[in-house]
Amino acid sequence: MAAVDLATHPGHLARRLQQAHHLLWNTMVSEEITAPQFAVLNALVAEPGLDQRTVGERVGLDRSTIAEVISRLGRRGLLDKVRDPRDGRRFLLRLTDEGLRSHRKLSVRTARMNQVFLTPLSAGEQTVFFDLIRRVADAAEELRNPAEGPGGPGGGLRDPAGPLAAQG
Amino acid sequence: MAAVDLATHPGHLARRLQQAHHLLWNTMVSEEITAPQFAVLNALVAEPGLDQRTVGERVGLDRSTIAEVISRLGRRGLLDKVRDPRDGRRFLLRLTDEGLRSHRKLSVRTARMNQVFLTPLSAGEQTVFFDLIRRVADAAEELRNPAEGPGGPGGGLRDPAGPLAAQG
DNA sequence: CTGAAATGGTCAGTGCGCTGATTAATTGAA
DNA sequence: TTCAATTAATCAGCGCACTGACCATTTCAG
Repeated sequence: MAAVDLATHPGHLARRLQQAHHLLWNTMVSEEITAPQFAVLNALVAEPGLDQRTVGERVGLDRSTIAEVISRLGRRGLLDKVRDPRDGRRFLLRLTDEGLRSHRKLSVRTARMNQVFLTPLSAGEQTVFFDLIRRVADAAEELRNPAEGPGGPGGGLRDPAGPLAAQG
Repeated sequence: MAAVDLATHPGHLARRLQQAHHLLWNTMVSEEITAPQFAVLNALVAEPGLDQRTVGERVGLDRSTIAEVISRLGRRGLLDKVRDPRDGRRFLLRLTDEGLRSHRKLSVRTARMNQVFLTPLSAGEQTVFFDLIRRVADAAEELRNPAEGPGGPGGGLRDPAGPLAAQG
């Protein structure tokens, strides 16, 4: 019996964490607007007139997924898409009045929800919680997306004989 | 500009963490077998002959999702489904030889991947990482699934005027 | 024994999330 | 200036994940 305890698998914990969040979101924030949709609204409040791809970058979604999310928000009348007159490939995105109202309302609820979600942790633990998750996620992203480190180009983790490649 | 910094939103961090994990999984473990599929294989190694619903409980997936995952694993010949002769509603699940081989191979790679994934954290931080995530996820699950606490039935967080309900 | 409730599974519908191929527009080098 | 490379968006295909409705079987109360 070579089975493993999933409770020691970070991937499994990450999935459970997201499920738990999704549950609480549906209960405390909205059953209509999802968390990724709210992230898009939020990005467009911060920077109106962004194009699709950039919004995706801001909220961490790839081009296909962001297209679907935006199309849903458009169908619900929360944002407008207009062709960029200076670059016919782009669509410029902007919240409608209803989109803005929606964002305001959801912001309040989201803040409340985050408080409840983090209730089991002390203030100090919450800080650590954010820090640890962010560090792990950042590191894994850089494995794929090697940034220019202090060692100049090629200083990332792109070692071709490194820990990647699944030929075990 | 009432926009919020997503980096302080646990839900957003949870999603990023899972994305990062997915990326590393594809690179270091398998592009064929997904992490949830591996979790199912693992559950059946630990307890052969489980039924579908119980497997879902073990790995944290609902009835619908577990049905699809199992159907895929069945199509690939990694497990068998047979009707429980003692209860015609159940299917009993059991790994095939190929399923067992697959699980053995993926176990090794998964262990390697977890190590890489957690590289940015010290040993002590890894313990804290697990602990904090588990506590947050457990607490959120109990909001929905109130367990019998030390205070007897009804001692959960089911307060009808409590922090839930999104009527903001 | 019989009919209602509980239980295990399936199906339809919605939404997130990724890759790879394709299309249309722009940019830039020969 | 013209054609190749790049870029923004779309589409097809796969897979996870949830809810709510539905069906078959089992269980249990009367």
